[in-house]
Amino acid sequence: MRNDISQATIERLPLYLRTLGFAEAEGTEIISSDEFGRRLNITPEQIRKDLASFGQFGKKGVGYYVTELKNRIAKILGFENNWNVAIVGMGHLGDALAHYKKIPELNFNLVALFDNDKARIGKKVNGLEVSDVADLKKVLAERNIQIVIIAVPTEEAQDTVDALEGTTVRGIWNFAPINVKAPKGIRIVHEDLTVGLGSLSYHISQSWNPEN
Amino acid sequence: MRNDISQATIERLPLYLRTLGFAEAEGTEIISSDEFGRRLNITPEQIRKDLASFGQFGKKGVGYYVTELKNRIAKILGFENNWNVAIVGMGHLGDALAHYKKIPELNFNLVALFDNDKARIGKKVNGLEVSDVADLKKVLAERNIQIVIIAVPTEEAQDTVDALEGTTVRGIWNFAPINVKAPKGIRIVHEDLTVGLGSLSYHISQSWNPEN
DNA sequence: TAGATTGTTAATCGATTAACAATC
DNA sequence: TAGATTGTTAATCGATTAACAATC
Repeated sequence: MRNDISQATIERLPLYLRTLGFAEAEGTEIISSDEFGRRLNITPEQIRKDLASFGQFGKKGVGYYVTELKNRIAKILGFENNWNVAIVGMGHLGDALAHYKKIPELNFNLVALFDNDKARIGKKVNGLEVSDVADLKKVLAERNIQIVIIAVPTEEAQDTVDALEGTTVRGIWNFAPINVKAPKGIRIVHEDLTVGLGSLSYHISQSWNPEN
Repeated sequence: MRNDISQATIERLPLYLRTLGFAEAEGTEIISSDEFGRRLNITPEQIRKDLASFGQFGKKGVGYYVTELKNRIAKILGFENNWNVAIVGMGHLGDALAHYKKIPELNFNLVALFDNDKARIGKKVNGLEVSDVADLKKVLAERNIQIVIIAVPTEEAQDTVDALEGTTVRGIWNFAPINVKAPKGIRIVHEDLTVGLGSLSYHISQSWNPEN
């Protein structure tokens, strides 16, 4: 695979995948970049350009075959790897993520949950038993876990991440609102909800002011 | 306020705010763009440029006063408006959001919860009673709600959003993985978790492949 | 004053949009 | 074939980075 793909392009792929899923469910077999763009509020040129950076997926004069394109995007995003996933921190957010349907739908295997609270350890959440975070390294190795979701309190986030050094883990999805530094060789994505909330607040504040 | 602020800049403001909060908690009174950048992995030029688009907040040869800058950014983001917020859909995600500490910390008032499930209506979540979504319009008006968080299943998301037309609501924070269209005059922010998860999967897949 | 650091203008870089030839 | 739509190159736009004068 080429390596000159922009982050902006990568972040649109999940949206494309989702739209193709809806189209497929409706029985649509072929979709043009025009129709595609209409559904997503993205220009057709943008979509064609994004897709073209991975190869030639469409048929000129026809459009894109929905199921085929869907499968190819899923593959590009690495969803065919069937990553094994763990959640650390089984508070309200960890609990919600343990029930998040998109995780299995996108072929991730949720195989471990961790907490440091005796009251939670041993309990089952969505059919999966909560492990003691003291056994983190052991369980990560046993279950060959590549992705860890951080759902611990802010103060514990950096220590939790540090503990992943030298394990099977290759990626971290961080929900703690702090810019934790990942160990070498581990990729981190910060899922900062305050960004969306702040952006929303900013824009609705603006629409109240003078000019608008 | 000027109106030529890029979305990229706006989305960095919550990160700046967070960093200033940590700095303040440590007792740091003044911070330079250099130190600021180091903490966030953002170039100091970027930070100065972002801030400069809202006015002159720093002192040449000195830096930025932490508390003052923090207050000004909070104001720019509209957090001084003390928005009244409701959550629609009290499943696992709605429950997690009802406990999300950043909401009160950023001066949002969570004042209503809604569900359509009789088993949940009337129960208290984090001290707040769950209302029947059938009373949506009534409660929105009574409690003067400006922001609604959508945490309902995908199939119900568009109908829920449509029901907000002509109410006090000015902004929607949508967690349903679908590109719902907002009624006229209502701002919408899509919080799509599959984007972060897809990006993470993509990057760790890449680091396994040929060249890397 | 000398040193440090901002605010701002200019240069560069990258992403989006437009245009169109290729081709189904 | 004629019409439609992709894939790709060129043009434009916008955001980031670099440089430096202003000034604390």
